[in-house]
Amino acid sequence: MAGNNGGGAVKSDETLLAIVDGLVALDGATITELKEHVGVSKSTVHRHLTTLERHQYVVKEGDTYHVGLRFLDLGGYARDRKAAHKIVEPKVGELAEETGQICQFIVEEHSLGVFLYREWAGDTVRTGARVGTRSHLHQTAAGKAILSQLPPARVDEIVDRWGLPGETEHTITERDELAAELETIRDRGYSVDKDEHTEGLWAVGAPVNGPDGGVLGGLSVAGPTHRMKGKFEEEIPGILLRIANECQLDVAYSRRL
Amino acid sequence: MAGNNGGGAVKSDETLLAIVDGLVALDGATITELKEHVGVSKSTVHRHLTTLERHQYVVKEGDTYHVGLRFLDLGGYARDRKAAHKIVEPKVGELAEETGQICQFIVEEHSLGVFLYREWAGDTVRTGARVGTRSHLHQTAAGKAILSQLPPARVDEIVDRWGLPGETEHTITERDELAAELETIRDRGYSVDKDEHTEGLWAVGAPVNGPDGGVLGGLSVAGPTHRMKGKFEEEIPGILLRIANECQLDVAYSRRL
DNA sequence: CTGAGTGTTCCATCTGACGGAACGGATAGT
DNA sequence: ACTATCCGTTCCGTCAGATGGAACACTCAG
Repeated sequence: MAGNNGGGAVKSDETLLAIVDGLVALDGATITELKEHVGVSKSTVHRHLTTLERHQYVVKEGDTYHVGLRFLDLGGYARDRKAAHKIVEPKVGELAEETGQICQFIVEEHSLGVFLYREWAGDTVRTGARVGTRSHLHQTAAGKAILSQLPPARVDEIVDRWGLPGETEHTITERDELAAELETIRDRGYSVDKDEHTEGLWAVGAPVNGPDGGVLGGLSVAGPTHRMKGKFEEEIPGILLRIANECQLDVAYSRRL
Repeated sequence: MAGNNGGGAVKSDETLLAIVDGLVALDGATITELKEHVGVSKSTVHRHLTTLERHQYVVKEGDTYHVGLRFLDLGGYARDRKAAHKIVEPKVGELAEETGQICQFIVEEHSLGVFLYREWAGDTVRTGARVGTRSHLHQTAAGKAILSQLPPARVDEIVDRWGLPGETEHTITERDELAAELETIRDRGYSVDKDEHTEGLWAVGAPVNGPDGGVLGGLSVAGPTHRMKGKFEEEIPGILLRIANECQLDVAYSRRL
């Protein structure tokens, strides 16, 4: 029988991925630890890890296994796959320099937001989630900017898939509240996030639209509340919208070559 | 029988990885294309892709499948796993600013060099291989710097595994030539690469040693021949060695906390 | 309207993934 | 120094389940 784990999936693959998951969750692990985590026999874990190591997806340090840098290679490929992304990259740097805040570029994948680029102003402490991290679109400024450009049916799909989980007390958790917010964003041209993702962090976001109508991703400028006060209403949105627009023009131009 | 594809590996996993490989090699592919590339039946490819997509390792765009950004997430994790790497990151930026050239930080994994960070001086065109890319250690300045710090037995192992393939006419391809070069590097403190990896590109490299004796990785400064002339003998190596040393101190200091 | 491409689903076969037990190697406790 | 107890590793018989092929659905072009 075709193994009823999810309907037409390869069970060996699932244990493989569960092992990789385990390596991250346990921050490196031995075979015995993984055996517990995944719920299979020692020999099975060993066999999968051997396969992964042989293909350089996993590194063995003593008896501890770790996620290997092969993933970085593939991840870099995935990030740069779309030419548009590479065009936006330097713009994130410009944005950071001009605003003096933390700036990010996010795209949608599997109905989630994924950080592609992040840049800090010169002296800012470089902290926070790393590139590749996923977040719910409705919880961030850039994510809401992306949502505002999608057809309502698509937004519904996304909400159906992941719901509207709250992260802080200020996160939007109701469908109609979200719809109203997206309407506001479309009118105003940019999105705003006050403590909706992280308490004490405010952000402004703007969509980057592609030449063919679809939305490429979202740019955002974020900073601690006290640093954003004042600049929040005029200065930052102004710069942000200008750079977002430059991105669109650059992409449209490069497409024409 | 335990499937004799390589001795104690999971065959399903191997086809899974072959499919991922195919997605990169073909720069996105349909099921039929992958079937050819991997050499299995259509339904098998479909089943594996379904599994991968469900776990967000793969994205489906119409009928074409692509490598997903999940890899970027794991790759970022793998890169930042060692605290030392994060300490070196900003130093690469400093190095780029001070030298006005392209700067890289490379570590060794599976006996190959992997780019972890790369930074350009402000106005330089941002081009070249992306982060995560692998290269043979003997072909680059940073790679040779790493090799120079490894015990000879380890160097032999590495050469046994990958050989000494030539990339340009100037690449070192003989074992004893390499040994002599590494000796020179140890004496001088830094390594030099003139057209050994890419024709027209010169580079200087230095090892970054960890507090416990092992080598963490290699820093390098690279630029087109005409921009490196003159600065090559004194100025660049001076800055490079100073920054490499600062890295070691920072790592040693942070370890003590 | 039809034919040649797709992706997708289903099913019987027999491969090969699996767990358990036995082995080897290292480390700690006495 | 000896032994007990952890590891990882190897081996092997069994049956779950991965596989390929055929049938189905769908789209596009002629």
